[in-house]
Amino acid sequence: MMQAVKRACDACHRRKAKCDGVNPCRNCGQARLSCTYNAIPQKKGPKGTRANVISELRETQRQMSLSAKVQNRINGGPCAPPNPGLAPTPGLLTSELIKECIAFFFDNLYPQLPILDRNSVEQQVLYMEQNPGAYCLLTSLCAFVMLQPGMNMPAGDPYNLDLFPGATIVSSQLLVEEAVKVRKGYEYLDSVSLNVLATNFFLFACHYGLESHDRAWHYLREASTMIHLTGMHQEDHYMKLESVEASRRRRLFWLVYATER
DNA sequence: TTATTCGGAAATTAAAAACA
DNA sequence: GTTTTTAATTTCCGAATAAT
Repeated sequence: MMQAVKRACDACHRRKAKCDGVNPCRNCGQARLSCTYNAIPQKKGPKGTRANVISELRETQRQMSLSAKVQNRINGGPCAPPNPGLAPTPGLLTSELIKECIAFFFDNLYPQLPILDRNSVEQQVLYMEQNPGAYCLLTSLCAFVMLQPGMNMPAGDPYNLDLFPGATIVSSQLLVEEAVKVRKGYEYLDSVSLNVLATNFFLFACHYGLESHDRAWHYLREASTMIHLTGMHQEDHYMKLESVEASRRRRLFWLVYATER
């Protein structure tokens, strides 16, 4: 940009036009206006105590974090969601939390639940903000992992929540609520993917672990119904799939089937 | 085609915070 | 004390719109 003049005349200021700063200026001359410099400039810079937009944003983000929500709930504080819509809550599912939960799942739980592919899950982390299916899967997966014995609050928790024995359970509850909320915001029944079925299974397992048996069976039955509607109980369903996807679906089918019995 | 308007990017400035 | 960070304000580019 060309060097700005120290002060634009009143008319140029009003017209948002470049002023040459002399009196009369070129614009006023051309427009046959009287060129004045009467406006009193405002004082620039922060007012009073340092204005703190960034600090407010930081505080808001901090309050959005899972640890802060857990702390609030443990203290019996207000837990009205600051984001009442059905969009993902910004800052709730941190990359640190996801990383630790994925690692825990594949290190400890995968042998019993070989329904996910690690590469695929890690890929989905990259675009979960744009893809509600991926977001719900990761949220419910984290909720499930947080309920497991041996799993602790994620690193970077500023509230020392490890000292509260129930913190992981509260975290799991909050994550389940988040997954269910975001799910309401999109038509997950339109395309019954592996993500959708796995999300159902994790929601089932979380509710079961949280002693909410009716809801748990609801999610399992829903998964079972989706499996039947998509024909996953018939062998030819797997013909048109590539082998990795087919084997994951087969395992998921048998897992849901066996759990229901 | 020319003139005018105006959204908003970039520059400028100054107060507060951080640092030595 | 000086430097850095932050935010309020100003200038004016350039796209959209209106007038001729």
